[in-house]
Amino acid sequence: MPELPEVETVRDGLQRHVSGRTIADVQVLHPRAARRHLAGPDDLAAVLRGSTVGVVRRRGKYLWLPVGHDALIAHLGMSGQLVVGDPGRPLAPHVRATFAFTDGGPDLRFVDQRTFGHLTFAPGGAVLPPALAHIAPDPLEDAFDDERFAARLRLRKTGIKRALLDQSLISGVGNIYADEALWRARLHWARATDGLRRPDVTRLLAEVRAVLAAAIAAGGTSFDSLYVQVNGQSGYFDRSLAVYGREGEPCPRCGTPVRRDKFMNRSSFSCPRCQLRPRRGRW
DNA sequence: CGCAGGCCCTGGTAGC
DNA sequence: TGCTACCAGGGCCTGC
Repeated sequence: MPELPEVETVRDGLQRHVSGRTIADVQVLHPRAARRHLAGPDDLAAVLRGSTVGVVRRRGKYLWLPVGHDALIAHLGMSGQLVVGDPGRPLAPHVRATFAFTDGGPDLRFVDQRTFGHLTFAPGGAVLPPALAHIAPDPLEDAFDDERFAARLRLRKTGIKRALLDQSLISGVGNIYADEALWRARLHWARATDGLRRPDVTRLLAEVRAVLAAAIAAGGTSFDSLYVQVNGQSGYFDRSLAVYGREGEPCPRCGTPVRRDKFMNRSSFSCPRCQLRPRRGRW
């Protein structure tokens, strides 16, 4: 699933293959792809036509392609892909939008099986789209403030994993990297945020950054064909996962079988020995 | 206002 | 074999 490392890998690919090129035509093939663009798919295509893509940017799991003072926002949701290729290739299933360029070179296609992803136009959004103002800086940005994060965490009345997944508190972390960072920091997902000590928070942030950086270096995590880079290739960080998706397999640190809990209508993987369940946890 | 839960969506798979 | 139920889960929205 695309979390920060996967989105960053896509951003890098777009920067190398799309930045500096001028959009000749946009086809929106599925209305859900443009559902956040209130003026509709035709308007989205119209405002982008003739625009030249600037330096591709990212905050958390959001991407945006600056066009003049404005921007095209893209979110991959659960299964979104942005792939670049020969314009003559056949249209794959689940292609939701296509972008052709004036140079006649490789085109850009937005593919999204589960349609949780979307594209929208952000007027005046070249630097930071106003629609993303509620998204907190991600922990790899200079703008991320560790002290502020620790202070806000202390005020929360919830569990640490729920807080890690809250994009208004810290962005870019999804279910996979939340589980991996918590395992690395030896923290149980239900630990109360207001009960964490500052060293716990410092350690957790360090592990969040470490696991995100390692995953970026590996080109992201791919369990199946649902996440690919812009060239269609898979990342290989799934080989480095310690607990996520590994129920019953030995914890790489102590050998105890990894357990799976139901949480927030999804799964949480942890080591029952390295990550002791708190007596008074929150979730 | 903070927090928790529902909903959106599709394809693969487990189970009967 | 063919059906149903369930699973993956990010972010917006609603309601308590």
